[in-house]
Formats: sequence, structure tokens, C-alpha cells
Amino acid sequence: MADTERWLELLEEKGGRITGPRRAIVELMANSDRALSPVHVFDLARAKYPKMGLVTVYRTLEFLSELGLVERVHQPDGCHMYLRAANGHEHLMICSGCGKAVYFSGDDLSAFIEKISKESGFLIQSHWLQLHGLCKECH
Amino acid sequence: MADTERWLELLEEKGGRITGPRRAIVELMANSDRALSPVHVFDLARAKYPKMGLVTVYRTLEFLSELGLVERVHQPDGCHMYLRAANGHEHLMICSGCGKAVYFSGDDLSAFIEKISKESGFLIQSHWLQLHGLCKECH
DNA sequence: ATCCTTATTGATAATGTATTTCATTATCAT
DNA sequence: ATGATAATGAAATACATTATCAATAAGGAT
Repeated sequence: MADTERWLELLEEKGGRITGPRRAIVELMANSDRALSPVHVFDLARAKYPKMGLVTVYRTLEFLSELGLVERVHQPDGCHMYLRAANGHEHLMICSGCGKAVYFSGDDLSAFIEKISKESGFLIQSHWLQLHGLCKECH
Repeated sequence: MADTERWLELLEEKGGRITGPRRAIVELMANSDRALSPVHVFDLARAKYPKMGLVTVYRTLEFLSELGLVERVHQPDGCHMYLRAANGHEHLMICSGCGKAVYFSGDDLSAFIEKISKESGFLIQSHWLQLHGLCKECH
């Protein structure tokens, strides 16, 4: 719940206004460990704020994404879900069943990436390491 | 160009017929090192086969995907592009500018993945390691 | 507390992408 | 050549996302 307030503060600092619809979406996203589609967010958020429009969900998710609080998640079958962002650079593991997501760190790919970069002439800007599978509950 | 014939042979072996539209799409995909969207494939393929319909592009890309000749590619901003498939399990590096893609191998994440899996209780089914950046020409 | 500016909202329409349907056409084994 | 049927493309449909715009609400100024 502390996250909710922190997100709203940041939103306000960046010139945004705190509104009912935004509060509902922020509460949802800040406290969920699952990747959710815009429509799913829409359905869940209407429990808190029944007048919520789907367009507002899209706009708010994009705003939160610009603030770095939320990020788009890519999965083998599609890639239109959103999830609270990682703390710094972490990697992601997602359950194909329920969308439950866990961030983890501890890898060290930098040397490897450096090597590939040198060999290919590519300027590497980011990388994804993502694990797909089923969580405890789903298997 | 040898790939074109190999793809068409495989397509035939699997019960498909070799047609003008399919030949145009296969020539394109087998000889391109870029990730292309269905619409992009459509535009390029019409140069070879003007009557081409967009629906045929979707169907053919899906067929080629089932044959393992082509695969969907995910990028930060979107994820509905297709690229000739890797040889076995390889990782991908994509240019954000032009879509140019390079496969590479040589990592060994298995121990790391095993560890994460044990700690979390997840049953890991697949993983992605993907590098994003700009190719030589684009920077 | 009230007013005022303006960000935000939600209904609607528009767009763009992907899928389904179906009559026509083309492939290829015979 | 012929015929069974796979494949095609046009049209219709479904679906997700974006743009438009008048009405509303937030929050600073008074």
C-alpha cells in the first residue's frame, strides 16, 4: 500500500493530477504481482471506480510507463500486458498460466554482451533475459 | 537462394502446394535478414506477385512458422514481426533502426536457470535472451 | 469557500490489424 | 486432359488501439 502513495506522489511531481480513475489503476498496478492486459485492468479497476473508461486505462498505463513505474511485458503468444516495473535492472520470469511474475537478478551477462557487440559492430542498448514457465500453483 | 528451394521442398513434403504467392513470400523470408511485419511482407511480396492478398501473407507466415522456418520476433515497441528461424536454439540481436537481426549462440545459462527455478518453484519451459541496439549502418 | 484555468475524463468515432467466410482459381496426382 | 481439393483473394467481421471533443473535475488563486 505504501507503493500506491509513492506512485501518486511521483505522478503529481511530474505535473499530473491525482484523480479517482488514476488512483484506482495505481492501487491495482502497484500492488499486483501479475501481468495484466489493459482490458483486465479495466475490469478490475471498475470494482473500485465503476465509471472507469477503457480509454483512461490505456492513457494511465502509458503515463505510468513513461514514469517508469510500469512496463510492457512480452510473452511468446502476445505482448500487450503491463506489470509494475523492476527495481533497477532485473530480469523477469512469467507464468504462462496466470501471468504471475517474479523479478530476479544475479546474472552477469555484461562480458558476454560486450563480446557479441564487438564481433558484430552492433551498439547494444538493452537486453532481455526472460524465463517462461509455470508457477507453483499452475503446475 | 538455395534456402528458397529447401523451404519449398519442406513445404511440399508437409502436404502443402507450391504456388505463386507462396513462392514470392518464401523467396522474401528465406533471403532476408530483417524482421518484417505482415504488412511489410505484403508490400514487398507484391513486387514479385502483384495480385497477392494480405490474408495470404498471414496464412503463409503462419504455415512457415508451423514448419519452423520462420518465427515471431518481439521488440520493445511491438511484437508482430517475422524472421527466418534460427538453427537450433540461438539467441537474437535486433537493430531498433532497420530490424536487421543476427542470431548468435555461445551462452550457457542452464546452471543459472536451474538455480532460479529451484528457488522459485517455477517450472521453466523456455527462455529468451535478446539484445536490442543499433547495427553498424544505423549508428 | 468560490472562482477559474486547464488537465482529465468517457462517449463516440475512426483507424489499423487480424480472422472468418466463401465463391473462384490453381495445383498436381491420376 | 480431368477431377479432387488445396489455396487464393475479396468482402465481411471481430478486435485492439488511437483520435476527437464536449463535459467534468482538480487544485491553485482569490
